[in-house]
Amino acid sequence: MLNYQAPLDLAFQALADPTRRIMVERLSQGPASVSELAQPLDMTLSAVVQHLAVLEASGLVRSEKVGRVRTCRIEPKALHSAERWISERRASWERRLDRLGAFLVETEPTIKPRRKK
Amino acid sequence: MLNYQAPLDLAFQALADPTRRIMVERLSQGPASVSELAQPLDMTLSAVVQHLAVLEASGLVRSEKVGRVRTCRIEPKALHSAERWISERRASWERRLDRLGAFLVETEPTIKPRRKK
DNA sequence: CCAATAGTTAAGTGTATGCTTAACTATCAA
DNA sequence: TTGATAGTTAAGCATACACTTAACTATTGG
Repeated sequence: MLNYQAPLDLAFQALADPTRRIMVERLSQGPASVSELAQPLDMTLSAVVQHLAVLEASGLVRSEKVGRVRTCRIEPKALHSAERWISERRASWERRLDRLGAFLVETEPTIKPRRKK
Repeated sequence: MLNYQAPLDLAFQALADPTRRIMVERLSQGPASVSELAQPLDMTLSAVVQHLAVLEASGLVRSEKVGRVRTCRIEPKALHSAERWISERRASWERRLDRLGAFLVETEPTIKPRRKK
């Protein structure tokens, strides 16, 4: 596999970890400091900072430090492109099923059809 | 972290790999055999089978073998629950921004407002 | 029957991930 | 100025991941 990580790789990878989903969940309700993010999590601050780094690298989260506190917030764009990827797959799958359905209706217009002719 | 993998972990983890996304993309256009899935991929069949196992474990794909060919198809439910998780986060984030917007409008009804009173 | 096809399984390898501890830096408040 | 707060960074460790090769098992067309 290549070393270059496409945006979607990073976004889905980031969302694959339950700790990071909790962080995103928290941030979807509004900005938070690193310690606030860490508070419900049963791990060291250090680990949380590392998760945050993954979230930032994925583009899902942005943060800025003022004084000694770093304030984090979600970056909706990355979340949106992950969502879009999925919904596009769903769309193409649904289109296919529609065509299939249409074909079946056309071929066999009634349930238990009498043999034609 | 626990050893138990929540469904969302597995789904996002599965989607995090570009090879597996290609496979899902292919399957969203319709069922395919393992070799058909492997055809555009630059790796051994063995590796593809292993990716398929990940996709099946995540619930994103289902397959059945008849004769010597295994036919794979996507399982929309898992894809849908991943999509839903994201859209729910987005919803809560948008609600918050709406409230914030309303608050700002209420507090400061005009741009560059004249000082009240 | 037998060779080609389609897939499976096990073992090994290098790299990435999710943590921990520990030592460190900056900011704020008394 | 000093101690508490908030976060950062490096090193180490165990486990998980994405492959490969190689040996193997069915199925099927001729």
